[in-house]
Amino acid sequence: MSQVESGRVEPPRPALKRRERLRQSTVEEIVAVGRSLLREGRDVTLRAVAAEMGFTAPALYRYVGSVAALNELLSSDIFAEIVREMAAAAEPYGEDDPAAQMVAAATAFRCWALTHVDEFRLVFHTNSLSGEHVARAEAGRPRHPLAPTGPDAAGGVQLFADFFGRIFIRLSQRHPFPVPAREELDEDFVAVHSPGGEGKPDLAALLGEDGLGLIWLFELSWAQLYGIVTLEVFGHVRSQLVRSGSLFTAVMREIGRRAGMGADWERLTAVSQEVLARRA
Amino acid sequence: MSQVESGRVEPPRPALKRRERLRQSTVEEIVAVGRSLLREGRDVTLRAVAAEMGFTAPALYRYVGSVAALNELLSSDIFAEIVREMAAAAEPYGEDDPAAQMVAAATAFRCWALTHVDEFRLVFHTNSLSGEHVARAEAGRPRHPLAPTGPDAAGGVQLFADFFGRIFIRLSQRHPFPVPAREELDEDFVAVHSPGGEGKPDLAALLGEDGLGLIWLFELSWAQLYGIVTLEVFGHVRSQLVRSGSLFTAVMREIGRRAGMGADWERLTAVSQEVLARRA
DNA sequence: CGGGAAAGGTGAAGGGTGTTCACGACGATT
DNA sequence: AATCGTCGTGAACACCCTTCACCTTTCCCG
Repeated sequence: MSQVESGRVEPPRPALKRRERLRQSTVEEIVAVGRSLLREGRDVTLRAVAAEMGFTAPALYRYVGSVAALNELLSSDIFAEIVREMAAAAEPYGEDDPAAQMVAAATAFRCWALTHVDEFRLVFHTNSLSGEHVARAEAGRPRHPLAPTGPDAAGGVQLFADFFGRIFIRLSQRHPFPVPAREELDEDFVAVHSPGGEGKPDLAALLGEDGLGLIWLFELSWAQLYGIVTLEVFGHVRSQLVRSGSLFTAVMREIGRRAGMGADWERLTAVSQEVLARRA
Repeated sequence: MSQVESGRVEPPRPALKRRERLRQSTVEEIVAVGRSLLREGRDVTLRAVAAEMGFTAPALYRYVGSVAALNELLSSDIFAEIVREMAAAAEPYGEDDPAAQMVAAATAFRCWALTHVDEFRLVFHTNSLSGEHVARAEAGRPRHPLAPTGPDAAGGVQLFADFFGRIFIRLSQRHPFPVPAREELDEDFVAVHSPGGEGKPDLAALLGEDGLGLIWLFELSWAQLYGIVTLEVFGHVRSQLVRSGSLFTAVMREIGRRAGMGADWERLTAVSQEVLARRA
């Protein structure tokens, strides 16, 4: 806590920190302004952000590096907000009612998405969250000398997956439900989630015998939730009237049935509507 | 057919037609060039298209009106291609095997989407296919004097829905499967598809007693198909390895089970792989 | 057939965008 | 107090969409 008890030779001088802090807060303001522009439906352009903050476009390059990086920042911020929102919706039902938490979070997610179309698009409509695309784009380009080499911006969806994943695991522990056995699973899927694969093999091992099947069901559920929400948000479904929830409810019910929530679905429907009511 | 038997006073003179035809073919070339740019991953900009065709950007305004209109044109063209591709995949199985046709078409759709990401995004990632957004955008703007007032560009997804819908209806006629009764359906959904609603009420009536339930199942199926494909295409799923089909297969199986295809799913799996093989 | 009208193309221009760069101004470090 | 790094600026480049005045080519019709 103090400057003394640190064993390092470089005690964090408050003076040096000050610059650092100012810089940080400027970045935060940039993100905030960007989000506010997004919310108002205006284009998020470097010049617009700069103007809103009272200075000119090139100045932003001291903080951001490129418009792509700005989007990355915005994306992270938005992800954080979604997760925060979902957590708030799930919290009242307590850790020992994961089914209710799941339904509440999913409902909040859909609701947020429908009321924040532009933000949702920015986050989910950009393909390749893993930055492959970005890497390719920045490969040829000469790096801007001013570009900050921030180690952040990684993940983003990760927060998201983790949040749902945690609830899902608790759910399976409280009320175990049938999951496909390892032999039933697609071999490619098994390969990905095995030691040496890319997909958090530690997690699969940590979950024990049924780990793989559980992860499989989780991904399937996420696919369906994402699918229905995207469909509703981008309007590829018959207008706002159907958007009033029946499709979403049906998909949720199917997900819920698979995860053993079929029994008290009536109660869970009530939960979903509570979340909606609380938001309005 | 001839210039004489027409009761109108304006017989379509071949001379007058010539201009018309040249114009038409120029528009077609514009679309073709746009698509080729899209395929190559280059930005589809008016200048790029014009340059590719050997003239300058303003010239395009004699044909297109705006870059948004160009996108609309491209979108229609792409939709047509997707439907063509799906029809080709479904054709071999014959009209009297709608289950196979359905699976074949869905497989082809997914496959096309995965290999034409940019085109897919242009078509499906643009929200509000119904042009509400476009209308709003063009409301304030002063119409360009040169903008052609073409009556086309309407629909596009319509082709898509119709194609799948037809198969779906044939399917239900050949091997009827249980659909939700009118009383089980969400009231908003019923309202939309009733006379006076917006969603083709004639269709619902035409399908008879179970029409509403059938349409409902159709929309649910489409939602899930769209969802899984979008998820795979935009990469919000664990990398290309999982992209190798297991999630898609699982979703398809679920859709199939609901539509009474559970019995001979093994055969249908083979159909799906035939389609894939034929493409490769 | 020849003159007028329409269509189709051009260059210049206006208002955007992202991005780079040379230059000052200002605060912090020594 | 002198120096050095940080931050912001204005000018500039390259690209974008769009409009306009103009000019050429083509067509239509008297």
